[in-house]
Amino acid sequence: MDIQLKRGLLDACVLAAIKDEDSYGYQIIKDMKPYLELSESTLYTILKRLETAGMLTVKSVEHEGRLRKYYHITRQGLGRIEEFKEDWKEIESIYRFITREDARNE
Amino acid sequence: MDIQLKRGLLDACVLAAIKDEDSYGYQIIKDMKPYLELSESTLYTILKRLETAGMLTVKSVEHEGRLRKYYHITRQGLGRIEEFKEDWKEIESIYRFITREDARNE
DNA sequence: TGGTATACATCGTAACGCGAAGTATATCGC
DNA sequence: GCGATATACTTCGCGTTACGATGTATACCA
Repeated sequence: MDIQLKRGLLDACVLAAIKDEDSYGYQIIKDMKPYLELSESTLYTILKRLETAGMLTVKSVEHEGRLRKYYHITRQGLGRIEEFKEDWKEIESIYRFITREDARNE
Repeated sequence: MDIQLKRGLLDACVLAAIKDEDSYGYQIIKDMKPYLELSESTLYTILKRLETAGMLTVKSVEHEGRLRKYYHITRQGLGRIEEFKEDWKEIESIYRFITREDARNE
């Protein structure tokens, strides 16, 4: 898929991946894979950005000797998803503009 | 609208604006305005990029003493729009992932 | 004469995705 | 026992891109 197109979906998609249940990096990538593939470097950059923006909180948990960072969505993060839904209406209108048939033949 | 979301639509949208009839910068901005607003600097950057990529061709025409650059879509440009349509299927699937109801309550 | 519309161009900046490389542990096949 | 693979997170640098600011130039209207 076109990278530019992907960009606009990434933040909302990551937030959606943790919205029902706290999750961690590796798991998020696996959950998103059927819909949208992203590299680790991309995900961790996004998670850091969303944390800074107050969209999620982080909690480190010991798991089999290793550190695991669990991400929890905040009210702001849920709001971000709602914003995406609002934007979606505009996107659909743009989609119709792009895919419309030749206006001269209508 | 979210800038990142806009990014993925811009190229296809500009191509769609000239696909039925050759057009020029100022006119393209006006045609797109109801759907997607963009600044002149952004549009001319995009047009230059699409030209380099072979998606459109340019023809300078004298108009009331001033130079006007008409843009004409190529077969490649039309192909780019078709690609967008293909990507759209994936985007819809991602949209459903983002807006799905809590899986634990289903 | 000043404001607005038309029309295109260039520069610098900041945001962002991502490949590459690194660190570290656990598990599994040979 | 040892290499491969999976898990898990981090950092760096690069290239692409949208856009504000600014500039140039003409036409028209009040």
